Amino acid sequence: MTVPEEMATTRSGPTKARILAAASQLLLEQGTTSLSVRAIAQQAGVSTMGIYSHFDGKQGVFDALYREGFERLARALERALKIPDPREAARLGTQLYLELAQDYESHYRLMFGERAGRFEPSETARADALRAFELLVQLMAKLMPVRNSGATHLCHAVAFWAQLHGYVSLQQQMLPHLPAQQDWDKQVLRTMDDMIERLAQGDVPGAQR
Amino acid sequence: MTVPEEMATTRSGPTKARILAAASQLLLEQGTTSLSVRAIAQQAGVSTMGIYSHFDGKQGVFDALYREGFERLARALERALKIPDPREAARLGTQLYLELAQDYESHYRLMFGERAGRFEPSETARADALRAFELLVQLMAKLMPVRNSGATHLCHAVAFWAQLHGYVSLQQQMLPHLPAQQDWDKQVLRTMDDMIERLAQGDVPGAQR
DNA sequence: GCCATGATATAACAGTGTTATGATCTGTCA
DNA sequence: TGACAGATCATAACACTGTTATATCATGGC
Repeated sequence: MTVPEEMATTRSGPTKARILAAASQLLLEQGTTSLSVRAIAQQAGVSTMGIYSHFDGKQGVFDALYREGFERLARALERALKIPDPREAARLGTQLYLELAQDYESHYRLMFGERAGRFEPSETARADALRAFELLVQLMAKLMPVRNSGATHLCHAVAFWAQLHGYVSLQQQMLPHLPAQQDWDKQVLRTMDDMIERLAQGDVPGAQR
Repeated sequence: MTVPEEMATTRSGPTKARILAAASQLLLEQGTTSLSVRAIAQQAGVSTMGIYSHFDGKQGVFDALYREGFERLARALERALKIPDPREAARLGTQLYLELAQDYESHYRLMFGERAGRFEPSETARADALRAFELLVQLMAKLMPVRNSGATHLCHAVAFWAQLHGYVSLQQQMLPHLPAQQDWDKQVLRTMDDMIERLAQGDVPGAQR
């Protein structure tokens, strides 16, 4: 029905980008709960209806922000994959992941759970998420002995992701309520380092039968 | 629309419990997004104002559900702590944690992030959460060599929790979008088993400097 | 020139949490 | 028993939310 390429030259292109930028900024500053259609429209200098002309309502904007977050994550993992040394690559990937989760906390929460309102990512958005995950699998595969199967890579990528995401999630939501945790970031990096070392040495006892 | 006889004896006591039960049921069936004040009131056979008489509005109801979830978790961990063998205790704790996350998914999501609307747990609610966490620390302390410090116990309890919560969180939110993961539960239990074994053997390389 | 199409603005609708206001009922005390 | 105090009730209103409808306006193509 709509052909974005042709409209991009006229005027809807920039305004669409401006709406997205406004939404992203509001999301960064005030979180998902304060992100209303009217607020986005006002911030972008557009009528409320503009959100429905250029996007598919709030769903569409959330979808774009969701994709934006996963594209950022994919770029970070690609950057890590360029490092030749597998352990260094995995470490950089971990570090960039943590930085992204910290700098774009609201985006991160939109990506992982917290489906604000009734938001569900679209098919294409989920494809972006999947692509980021595949890059993580590559990062893990690089780390492990070559004779391991793809299924093994996938298992350990999920375990690695779960550990990392678990830390981020707990930090974002429970950390202020927990007994004083000094050097949280250091502990996370140390734990992930240990995990990387174990994977590199193939020391995963009952991992694959 | 008069109130029936049976509940007229002592008004505020049972009705408060009935509201909470109705909210909990609606949360289980329809999730946080469909949990409106009017829906709770209707389900409980109470006027909308009843939510504000017996609770402090929606915040209060969410707070009660939050506490309910963490009390359930604490009971599960207490049950696990009764097992004499440390490894078996940790394994049972893991299993009960996973069951709770599955059977009360919406409660779990309310407890960990997804602060629906502008919900923030109260002081007492956070105390309940902290108590559940302390039981987890006990479960970990039981597992580890006695000469380790309390700080070490805490670090590993957090790492354990992060791994477990990470799995649950990914399962709840990303699993349907990931490439086919057969035997997810089995993988989780295996990973946690490995972690338990490492902790029991004191095999935590760079964990404490 | 004109018309058609898309973006705009305004308003309205249904829903949300919350507050205000009397009316009704309960328990207590004189 | 009778009456007052306080809690609980129903109803309505307010300020929001996302969304839809409608009418005005500007622009591009013939």
